[in-house]
Amino acid sequence: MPRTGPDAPSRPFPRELLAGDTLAAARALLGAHLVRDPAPADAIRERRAGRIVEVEAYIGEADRASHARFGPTARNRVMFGPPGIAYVYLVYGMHHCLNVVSEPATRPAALLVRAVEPVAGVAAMRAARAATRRGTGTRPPPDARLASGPGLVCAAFSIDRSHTGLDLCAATSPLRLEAAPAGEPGPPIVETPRIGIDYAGEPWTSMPWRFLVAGSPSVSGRSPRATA
DNA sequence: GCAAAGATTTGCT
DNA sequence: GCAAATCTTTGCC
Repeated sequence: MPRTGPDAPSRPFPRELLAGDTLAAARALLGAHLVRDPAPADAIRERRAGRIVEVEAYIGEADRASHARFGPTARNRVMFGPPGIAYVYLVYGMHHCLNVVSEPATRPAALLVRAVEPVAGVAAMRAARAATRRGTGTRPPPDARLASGPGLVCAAFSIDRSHTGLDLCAATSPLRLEAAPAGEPGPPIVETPRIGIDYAGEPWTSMPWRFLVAGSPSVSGRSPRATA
């Protein structure tokens, strides 16, 4: 069995890296892979995988930007549970967003997966994007832009609220996280304030809790600026 | 029971 | 640069 390449053995993402400090977990998640096995209902039956290049941290009930600010509710209850679990919600009535629950069950926290760089299953991603109501727009995006935003990640990977509660650290889950390929160095990381949370007010709007892989062509944004 | 807002994306001006 | 699309969740009466 080769140690690198498409047939390299994959390792589930270690749950212990999500069980502690969420900011450390955010940095650890960059470079890891999001993987979805093919399903019978897929238009194109192939495995989809992408390298996580952008995440945001939402930490504790005091964080006025976090869904946990309401306390436990029917929607956010998994945030108050164990780490490694998927929390998917619908935003603006049309886009789904994928979160990975972090920290022990005693503290509500999660990491929003904001962008991934496609690694495998690009055709299936395109088909999934095209199947959404708004499709892929008037022009097909380049491969690197197929999942370059939180709503786009879920569209490209066919993720919706039914995935909430799924264990992303289990090797048997159809949707899961896998550790970065063996030998791959940790990516250069840029930290910025979070996006789209002006409603939260200070100090939350200024907390540098958005983490990006520097220079990735797949980070969110209309015209991502190269961080040379 | 109803009103308001939202962890976004796209297209048009 | 701005507004529309679209519907669930939360907050208040």
